[in-house]
Amino acid sequence: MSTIKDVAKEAGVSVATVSRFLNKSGYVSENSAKNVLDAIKKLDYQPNSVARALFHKTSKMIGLIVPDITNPFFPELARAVEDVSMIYGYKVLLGNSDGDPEKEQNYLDLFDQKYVDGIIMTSRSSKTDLTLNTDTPIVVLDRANISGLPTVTSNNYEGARQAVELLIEKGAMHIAHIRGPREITSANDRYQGFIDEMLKNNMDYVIAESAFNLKSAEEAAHHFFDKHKQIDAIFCSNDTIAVGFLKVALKKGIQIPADLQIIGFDGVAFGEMVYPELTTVAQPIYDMGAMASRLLIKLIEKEEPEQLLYELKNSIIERGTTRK
Amino acid sequence: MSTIKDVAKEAGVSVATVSRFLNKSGYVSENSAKNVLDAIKKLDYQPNSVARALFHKTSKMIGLIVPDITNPFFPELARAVEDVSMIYGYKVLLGNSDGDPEKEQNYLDLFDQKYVDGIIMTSRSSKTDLTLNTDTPIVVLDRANISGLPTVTSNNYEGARQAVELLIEKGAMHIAHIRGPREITSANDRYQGFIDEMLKNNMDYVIAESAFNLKSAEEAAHHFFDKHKQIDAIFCSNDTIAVGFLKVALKKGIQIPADLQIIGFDGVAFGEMVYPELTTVAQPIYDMGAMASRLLIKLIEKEEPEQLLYELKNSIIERGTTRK
DNA sequence: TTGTAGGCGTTATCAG
DNA sequence: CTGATAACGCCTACAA
Repeated sequence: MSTIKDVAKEAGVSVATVSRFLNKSGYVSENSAKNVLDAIKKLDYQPNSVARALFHKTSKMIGLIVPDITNPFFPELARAVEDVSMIYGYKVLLGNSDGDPEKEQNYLDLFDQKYVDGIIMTSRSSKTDLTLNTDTPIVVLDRANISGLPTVTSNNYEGARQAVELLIEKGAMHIAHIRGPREITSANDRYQGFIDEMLKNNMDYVIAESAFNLKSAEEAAHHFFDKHKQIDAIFCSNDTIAVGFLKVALKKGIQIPADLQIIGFDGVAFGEMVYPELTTVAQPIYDMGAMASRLLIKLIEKEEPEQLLYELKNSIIERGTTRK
Repeated sequence: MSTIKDVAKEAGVSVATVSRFLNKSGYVSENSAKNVLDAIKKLDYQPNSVARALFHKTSKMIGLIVPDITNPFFPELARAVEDVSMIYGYKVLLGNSDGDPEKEQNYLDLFDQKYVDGIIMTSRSSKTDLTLNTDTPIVVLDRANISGLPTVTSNNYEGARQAVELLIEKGAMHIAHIRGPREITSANDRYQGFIDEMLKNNMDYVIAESAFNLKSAEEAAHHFFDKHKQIDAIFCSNDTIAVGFLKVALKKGIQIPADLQIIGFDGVAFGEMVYPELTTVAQPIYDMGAMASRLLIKLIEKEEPEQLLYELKNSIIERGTTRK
């Protein structure tokens, strides 16, 4: 790896000239410019971004904290973050927190030491016992605007409401909701949206609960179907739960969507892999990631963003688990 | 953010002493140690890892290049890489290449500028027109040992063979293979394993082809089922293809596994989400990622690794798309 | 238009 | 046991 000194020597100028050339700052004669350029090419010089970072206290990196990249919601988010970050010249440092505040703090500290220019953190829990370095901008994804931090979410409440509307429109008479964990903000919002819309329609409902993973969902489903025979539609707090219920229903020979309609939430890819394909309230996952990045980059570059809270709209995707 | 100087001043010693204390290099008196420690706590000092990186030409970061984190195979890999890297004190920089050599090169350069200590690249294509910085160790994942680089893969050939064995054992008479793209090494190995085992058993076979995505698989499946009525078992080059075929078969009312058995390859999570659950040749994805990290870290730390090529074993997971 | 020099935060060397 | 100091590679006054 050659350094700016090598280039300077090769080009017969000083490092200052090379630096000016590189950064288009200050004057450099046509002749010098040519020499420098030649030298750069000849030596295959690439400026060392660590040295740059040290000087500028800025690294052109953004830190991304997700609970678990293995959870199907997050890869798409991460991809979006990386795509738009890249466009603006930022690299992304990834961290999995497992939703553990300690690990989150850990990454926050790590990121600071690395001079990351900004942080996107997508924590689904609502705990906020973190000490934040106030001069590194942070945007929060997929969680309510609790801490006053810039936030990007989707309207979970409204999405849930619409799910119920759809089910009713499709003729559902006895609707159940399988809610997600109580620590998860979005699960609570969806729950509330469900309740309110059911109440508005004067309908009785059944509530069950499941964690956001398949095993838990299947267990819940077995219990559920043993107990509730009359239910003809289920709104699940996310797609994983929905798929778990779908599987168990299928196994029990329940006709989907004739006897039982199911609608999930999230719009992750595997919704299309099951049969019948899962109807769902799709979050604009990629857009949320992209939006978060753009917002963060504005913050980093001290532009005034229009808003500090973006609540994107969800859209219902009707597929095979609800009636035509 | 306070620096080592602040700490030194606060503790009434020189930066050298602080540094020695921090790195446990050289002597520092009990008394000084105490003062330094107090100062560190008081100022909440954290050593700046950028400055460290500049000095050491080493960043405690490893770069990870995947084709697309959105592809269900890679999150688990990435997670493994991050988990074990973290244990050894390495952070991970993520890049999506889309299998594009240009983007791969791009990240390689980027990573070098950042002084990453090592790189894990998982490219499924077999192209090798990359210029590599020879003093940054690289380990290659999920691709044949083409370029003489340290590599971690699974035995695709053997896995494919076993898939065929299983199908035959389960009574399959007319077996088809849906092969993956020709540029993808592992797809070719699986294809070859299939062919050889079929030949060994003197069985005729049918070959079709599909890209590794659901849309392509479903199209291929429609064509396939229209043409081939007598096929009673299909070995698909990966799980995505398998799920595509499963969906279309279900839609056509084909009984699975009674009339048609299906086996996939990879062992990704959504294999358990479909119903019937997908039988598959499971790669030890997490282990592969973990192994790659450990190998890389050995390389980084100049330990002599036992081997430069790790070929992990696949294992068949019998689920619902093959007979009992 | 160009070069010199000091500094970003850390570490290692070398006297003391 | 401790403290100056040079160096890592780059950038920006400032002087020329």
